[in-house]
Amino acid sequence: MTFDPRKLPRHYDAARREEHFRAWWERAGVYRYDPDHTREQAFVVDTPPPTVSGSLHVGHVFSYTQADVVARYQRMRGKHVFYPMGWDDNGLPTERRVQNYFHVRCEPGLPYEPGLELPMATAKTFKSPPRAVSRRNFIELCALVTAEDEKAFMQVWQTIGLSVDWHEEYATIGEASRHLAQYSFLDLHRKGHLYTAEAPTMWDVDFRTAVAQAEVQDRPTAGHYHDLAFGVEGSEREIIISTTRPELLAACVGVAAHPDDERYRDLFGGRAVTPLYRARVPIFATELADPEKGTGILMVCTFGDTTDVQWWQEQKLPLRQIVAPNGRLQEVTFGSGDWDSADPEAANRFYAELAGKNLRQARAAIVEQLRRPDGAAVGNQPPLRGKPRPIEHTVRYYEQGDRPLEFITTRQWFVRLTDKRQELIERGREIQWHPPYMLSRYVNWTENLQFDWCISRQRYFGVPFPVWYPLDDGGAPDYDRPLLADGAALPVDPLTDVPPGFREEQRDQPGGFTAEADVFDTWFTSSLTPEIASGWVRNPQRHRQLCPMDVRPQAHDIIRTWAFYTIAKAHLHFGTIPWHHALISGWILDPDRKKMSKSRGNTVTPQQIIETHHADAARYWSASARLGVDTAYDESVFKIGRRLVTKLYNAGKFVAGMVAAAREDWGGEPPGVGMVSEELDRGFLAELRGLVERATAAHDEFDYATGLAHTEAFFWDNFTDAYIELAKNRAKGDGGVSAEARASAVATLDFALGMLIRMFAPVLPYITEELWSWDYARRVQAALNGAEPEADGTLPAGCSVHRAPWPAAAEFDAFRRPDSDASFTAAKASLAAIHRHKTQSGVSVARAISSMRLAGPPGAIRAVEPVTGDVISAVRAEGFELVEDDSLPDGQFVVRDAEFAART
RNA sequence: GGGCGAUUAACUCAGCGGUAGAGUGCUACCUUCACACGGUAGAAGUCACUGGUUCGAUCCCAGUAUCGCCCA
Repeated sequence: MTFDPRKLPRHYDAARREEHFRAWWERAGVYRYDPDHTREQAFVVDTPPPTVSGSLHVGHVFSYTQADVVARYQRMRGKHVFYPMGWDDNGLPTERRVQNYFHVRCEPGLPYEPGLELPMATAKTFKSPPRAVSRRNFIELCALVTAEDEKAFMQVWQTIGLSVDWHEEYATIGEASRHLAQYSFLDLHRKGHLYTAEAPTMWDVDFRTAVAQAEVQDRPTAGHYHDLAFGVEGSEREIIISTTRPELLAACVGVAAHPDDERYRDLFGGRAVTPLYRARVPIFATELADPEKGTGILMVCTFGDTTDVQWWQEQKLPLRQIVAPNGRLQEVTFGSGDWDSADPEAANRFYAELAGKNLRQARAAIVEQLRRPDGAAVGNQPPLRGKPRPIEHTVRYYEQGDRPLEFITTRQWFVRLTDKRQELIERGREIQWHPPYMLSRYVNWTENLQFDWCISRQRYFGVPFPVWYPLDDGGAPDYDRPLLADGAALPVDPLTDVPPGFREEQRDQPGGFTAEADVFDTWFTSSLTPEIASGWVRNPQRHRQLCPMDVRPQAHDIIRTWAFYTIAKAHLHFGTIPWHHALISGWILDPDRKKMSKSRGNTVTPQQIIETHHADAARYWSASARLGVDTAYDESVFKIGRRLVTKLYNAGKFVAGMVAAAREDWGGEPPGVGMVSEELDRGFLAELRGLVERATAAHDEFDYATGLAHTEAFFWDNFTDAYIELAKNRAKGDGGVSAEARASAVATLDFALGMLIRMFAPVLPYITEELWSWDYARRVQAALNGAEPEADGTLPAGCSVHRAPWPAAAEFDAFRRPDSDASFTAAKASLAAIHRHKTQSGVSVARAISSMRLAGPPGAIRAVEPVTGDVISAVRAEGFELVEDDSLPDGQFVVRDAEFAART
């Protein structure tokens, strides 16, 4: 079966052909991971598992394509590429989506309803309260929705042409992930990196869960300074304290100022008296107080912010927790326990008006109380002085939350990290970051780590802790002696599984056990993507073969989360780095240079792009941006990509036509490197060799953008605009050229196009596969022993351009160097000069010339002499003379005395 | 307040111690035989600003401004 280029369609139908090749790649297994390799022969990618409940936008296409270009290059370099795909489906975003999708609410106490099927919520159903479902039903609904979301993501990835091996797919809520996350917990516990404690933890009052530092977002928020008069014990003196949170007054456990602050120096060591509650609290000095801020003296509450936590610990202050996990003020009794008051009766009277209110209501109520003279700590002036002054300050929010975070003391599990900052920074330095300055983001974050990693989440859809607690005879849990699951039994669900040595009947019975109801922070699982993909515990041999991995591609916004936690996990489990290179992609910004986000309504979906521009053009756009650089979204870049695809198709069609015609004349023989003899061809190939060296060097540094830029520039300037124009008539055998000269041109065209196709392949997998499939793939197939096409003509995977070797400089060893290094450049410059002259004369570049003289400096004339025949042929000159002219600058040709032939 | 990055043509971006680059857009011309989903050419810049180093700075250094991100 021979290939007939004349039957090729006039225009490349990208949509149809992309679909065709996508199906073939999958069917033939072009991207299947071949595990038969040493570690050195592998190239291992730790792919970011996208949050499937989130929406896909162009930024995803951008960064995932960049990683794919790297993977494709390595595959062509002969590496066994391990390129899995994961889905991050556990966690809050999914819960939230499911709640809205079905308009449900999880009620853990409810019994499981087998076979529960719910319709998608409508505007109508939203008018009634959400349907309550059991935890198990809720999780089933989550699984249902994520399965659907994963399909949508997978379709986009396949369309865009990610060379992922879809047999290596995983989900962070999947069985293997749950197994490994729980195993990770047991391993960290065994190594002493875990502890559980009742400690002040950042808490979202709406989601009613603890959150970690990495999930906190500072947001500028409007607030008010309230000036409150505190008393000083044993004197009539007043201290005015400015606070943005008067509602926390009942939680005040101390007063602090800077040690050098003359205004308050004499008070240190004494006690202040709070208004309303008349609690006597210590006054102490701290370097952390800012004399410039407010009145320079502040109240310490349990807890308003991080520094409160720090002072509370340092000064061993009592705990007065007034904010309950639901964000309302809880009942407390002044005059009992740690609740000091000089006048408990009045204190309790004031507080009773606040108890049960949410923080916002409590603030309004307490401000009213503070306006009453009977609330004064000393004297009979109202404690609130002046009007509250509006200010704008930054307040901590959970990144998904709507109300500020509170510090609430609850029992949580933590991974001890704050004592390992230096080790973790050292690990970060062992990794090569691309671009290098991204390391400082990591170091910056790690240095500023304030808390150990809180990994407990009081949520439903997640990986459960493999933990139970024994109950004493009174039915109280003993948190200090947790019952851990047996490693061989993982994954477990402590709500239905029983700890070793216990029976189900003992659940929640005195002397029995109770389950840990929390689930892991999703990052606790996501930080194990290398280990989930490698199969760490279940397949240690494969794990050793793949880890540490080669690259972690990701965006810069999750350096503090995904990158940080992954590095921490590898450090704690193995004492190694998780990967050798971190490839940090930039963001896509909207044309106003703002981050694209759903809430701004400025997102563009990948589907829109692919439908309009097709995959190769979208990939071109992604690959033309360097790593780490934020790029403004600009449709015109897609057009450039599409133009390149078109040009490749047309050039490919031309070369295929030349090759096919020649092969017919040669009895079917393909062109070979031994046929190259002409000076122009050898000069051009010498240039091409330079390109291969430059592009390879760039790709070796993960600088695919530079590799592409070099290849693209060469393709337009040297190949299509110059070499093809100069050699086309010779390749056709026109004008009585010798068979050798023709063969030389055909072989050069064939060889060069084959190289360019391969160099474009990582970026433009579809159009390159198209061109490759016409003739090159068949020659590969002929060379593959016994590999026959399938009945439907499908070629084996090895015939794909994506399995072809990346061009090597050594491939040029078959060619003799050109006699002059300048001959190709001179031919190119001559052609440009004559084209310029034609254009400026207002005639078509196709117009024949009856006579002309080409003037140039002597060096250029000497260089162009051996290739004049090709120049004359390309410009259709009948009479042609070379003229030396010393006055012309280096390498510059000028057309003189041109006479155009009559139009035919 | 600390850290990191950016600032180059109307736009999107390369570049680099030695005459300032590409593409898009714009303008003109060209039906060409691989390509009108195209080609050839042209116009277009105080390389943010101020100093310094240097024979020479868009590039290196210091500072300023603006923008963005991270952190407090």
